[in-house]
Amino acid sequence: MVLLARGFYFERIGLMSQNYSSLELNRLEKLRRLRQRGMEPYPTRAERTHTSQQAIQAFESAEASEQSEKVVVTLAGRIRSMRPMGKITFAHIEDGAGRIQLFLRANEIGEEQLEIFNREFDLGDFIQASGEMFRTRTGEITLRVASFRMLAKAITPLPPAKDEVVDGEVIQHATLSETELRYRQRYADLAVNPDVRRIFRIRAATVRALRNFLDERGFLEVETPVLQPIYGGAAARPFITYHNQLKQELYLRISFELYLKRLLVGNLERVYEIGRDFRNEGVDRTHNPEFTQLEFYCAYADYLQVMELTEQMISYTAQQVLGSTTITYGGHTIHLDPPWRRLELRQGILEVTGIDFAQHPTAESLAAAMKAKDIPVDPNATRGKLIDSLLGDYLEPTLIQPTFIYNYPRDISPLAKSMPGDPSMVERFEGYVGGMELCNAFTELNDPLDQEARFLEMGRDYAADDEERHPMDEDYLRAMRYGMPPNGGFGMGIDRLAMLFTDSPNIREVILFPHLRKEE
RNA sequence: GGGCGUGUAGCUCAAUGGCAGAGCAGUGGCCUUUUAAGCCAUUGGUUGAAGGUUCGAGUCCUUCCACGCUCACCA
Repeated sequence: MVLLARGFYFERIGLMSQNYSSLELNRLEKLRRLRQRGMEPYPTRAERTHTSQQAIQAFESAEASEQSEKVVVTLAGRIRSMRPMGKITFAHIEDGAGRIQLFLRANEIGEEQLEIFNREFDLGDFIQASGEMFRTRTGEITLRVASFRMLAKAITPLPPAKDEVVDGEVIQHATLSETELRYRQRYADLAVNPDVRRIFRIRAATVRALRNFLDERGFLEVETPVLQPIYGGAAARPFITYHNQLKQELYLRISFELYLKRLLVGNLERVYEIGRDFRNEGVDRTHNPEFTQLEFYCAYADYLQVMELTEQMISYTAQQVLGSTTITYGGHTIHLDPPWRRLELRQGILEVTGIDFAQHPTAESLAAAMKAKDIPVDPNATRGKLIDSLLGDYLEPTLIQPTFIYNYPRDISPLAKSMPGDPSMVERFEGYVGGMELCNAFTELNDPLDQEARFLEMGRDYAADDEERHPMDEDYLRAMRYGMPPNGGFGMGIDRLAMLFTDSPNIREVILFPHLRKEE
């Protein structure tokens, strides 16, 4: 039966090989009948005079004016429910603004038209309908359909086929919940899960608010290369690609830092970039191979001023996007208003582990102290890496309320300026919210001779095959030798901020098309 | 990469080693103010893939695939 039908369609419409389900074959048959009955299932143009919300508002104001003027509209949207009841049919369509009910009656549009609607139209189809607005017996503002047509027939049914709207809230009685399907077919996820659409509206508003904040303070938005001959600015393994004509290996950037700071050499005092970084590393709930980063650099600022700017920027953004500086994340109520708690890294680690790393000036000594407390130690780690692991394993999970951890060891911060009086430490902070690292900033190193020494240190301390080893960037040093103003720099993962603002436990929830293994 | 878990109809889920099922959607019918419409009837399956144990496997075993959680890794 199915084979016969399939063969019929290959012949009839020239379909390419495709395993249509029986539900899809049903709809293909409806599509054929529509054409036969003179209704094009994929017309070139659509008309619309009102969105669903505009139509409802227009009707409400007409009602209020007591002149009972007719409100005639043409709506367009996607069928989300159908209730045929003999000679009448109720349906809801959904557009970008919301949902609205349609009412079709045989003695107004004719029995044949009603039959076409009931028989050939399905949930998920995009349609257009015109008529006059009215209020049903139960009070719902509804379009009395005088004419309608198909705008785009849906062959594949949308996943959860049933839900209702109560007081404007969509209540789903069946939900597309399988994570893999939701990510692989994000279009279907978006089409049926309003909460998912909301996440990406919040994400877009977040980026807009960050831009506003920086633009208002005289920052210039710039774009720097994604394809770079030398990667740098972070400790991460890069993606490698190749330019055929130049016969040259190129790296997808792992940060914007070195290019943005070159711009400070060029007298651009305040710059920022919002764009994509790529890191060829593990994927987990807070890491995606490509992610969106905000970096800014501000001449004549130090890390303490950047700290103040950061807490202002995040609370401003929350206020703009969510209308509040109090958010809920993972069951925690988090207050983003400034000032944020400030905790020196040394003090923080001392509090959670009892280890004062200032008492252990060498990796060997610190490793011994950690072993004494049964903390696992990577034998090849530098002192800085050991401190960083204590931070990540013991301190980070405790930092639910916004906290700036500041003053970091020099050897894991090759681009940050040393602290006056303590050459083993640098002026650097990281912002933590919800137990998650959100941002990273420092007083930028602008001494070309010190910078060169740092690159050389990285070369010594990291094994030659360590892909996090920071490569020497001669052009960056050349730029710095022209003179780079003292400046404070800042980097933040936009995806993580979007996670906080949408209470999403997984970074994939805030990325439209997250990376998954290829199918099959 | 390791550990744990999941994978059954379009969707959400059942099924002690013993006939693969339900709700929704779909299809046919009744129904002129419904809204998870209702009522009657009905279609739909390579149980993620391959192999094995067994009289008999959705269920037990092995391998593989995908996803989730977690650990490792990861500024």
